[in-house]
Amino acid sequence: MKVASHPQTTEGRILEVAAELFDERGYRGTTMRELASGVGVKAASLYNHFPSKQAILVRICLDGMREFYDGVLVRLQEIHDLRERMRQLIIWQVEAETRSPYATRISDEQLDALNPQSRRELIDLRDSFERILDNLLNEGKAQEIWHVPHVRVLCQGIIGICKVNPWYKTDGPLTPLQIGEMYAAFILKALAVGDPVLEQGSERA
Amino acid sequence: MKVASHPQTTEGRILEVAAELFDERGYRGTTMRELASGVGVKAASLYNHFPSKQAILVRICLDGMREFYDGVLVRLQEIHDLRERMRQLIIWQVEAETRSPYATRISDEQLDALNPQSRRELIDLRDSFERILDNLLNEGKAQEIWHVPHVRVLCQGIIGICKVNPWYKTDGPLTPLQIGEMYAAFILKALAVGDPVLEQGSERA
DNA sequence: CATTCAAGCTAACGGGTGTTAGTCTAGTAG
DNA sequence: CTACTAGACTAACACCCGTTAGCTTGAATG
Repeated sequence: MKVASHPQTTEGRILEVAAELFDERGYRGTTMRELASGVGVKAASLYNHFPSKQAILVRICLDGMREFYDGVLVRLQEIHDLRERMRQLIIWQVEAETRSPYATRISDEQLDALNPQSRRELIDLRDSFERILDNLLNEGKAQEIWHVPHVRVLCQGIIGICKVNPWYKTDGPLTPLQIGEMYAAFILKALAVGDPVLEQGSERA
Repeated sequence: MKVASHPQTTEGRILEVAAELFDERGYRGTTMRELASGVGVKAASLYNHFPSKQAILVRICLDGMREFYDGVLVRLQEIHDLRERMRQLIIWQVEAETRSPYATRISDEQLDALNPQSRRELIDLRDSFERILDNLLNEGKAQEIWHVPHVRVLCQGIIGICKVNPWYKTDGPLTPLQIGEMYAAFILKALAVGDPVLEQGSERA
């Protein structure tokens, strides 16, 4: 649940607690007094560290999203096999969801609580990530190793699978890595150009 | 976006507008004055139709969820082929998402805004639906027509794909039915017990 | 025509919200 | 030892929220 891993400073604790509360009760459902109480401080003291409630949201969302996106780039560099790239992409998404859900799952509710500039930056980052996935699907389609009826819709479907935060529990039977591997295998099998007999499809080229 | 399709009465319009606003801005992010304005009425007049803001949320969530769940039962009765049952289940989910997103997608934020009784009923309905999907997966596993490494996690993944509301646009290139069919084909292919060579899996029985 | 009542309205209340002003204190630099 | 400052605190402000009380109106009923 941590975001920037500065749990020793007060600023770090604020970000940590805020990320958790925003995730549980929503941005508007969390009051500065609750947040302060969670940090072990009075509400007014929060303003020694952040100029506004919205600024806290911005920090959490943007830091989380940047960390997520940079991590993708690092993770994918030097991997050239398309299947392995897809596998890593999926695992990374699931792991990010269980670490800092604010990264990949920006609800509309949070989006319109942001100022226009931050919102734009956030959307751009998200789009950049989706473009990576789109490109991957397009390449696999071009090389005819994957069956991709509609890139955009499939991209959204894959992202949808990876949003495990609403139901994931830390004490569950599977680790995030195991879940990610399972989904990766599932998706890769669905994508694979296989026995045409199996494709009793409802798509027409 | 409509919920109970009584758009002629004021009560119906309130439900209609509220469902849309709650979906866009969240329950707490929507004020009674905004809602009233959307209906074309003053805030106090809403209380001629509902005793409280929460009562409106309850109506929308429970009605939507009951309609969704009853629809599943109707849709699946008399279909006995497992693959076709799964297909219908997925299509129905996608269509429900584009019709009244409050049915299948109850966020935690909305859940803890409900009174305990309604929350319980809502969770029970959701669990009942998930049990249908679980059972379906279990049957397919038992009959050895599907490869199901972990029922619960796979169930959540399938549900995740179907949550199309955050990105679905009415003027998009595909209809909800087309999207549902695509996802159904995708999932059925991933589930199918196929060529073992393709299953370069990371699961160990 | 008189009565009733559903359903709109205005005005306001009590409480909670994000935020600010100003104060106090403990640790640090010179 | 003194001066300074970061960072906590108390008190309060201005505003917005859900909700209520009480009034008005216009259509339906007898």
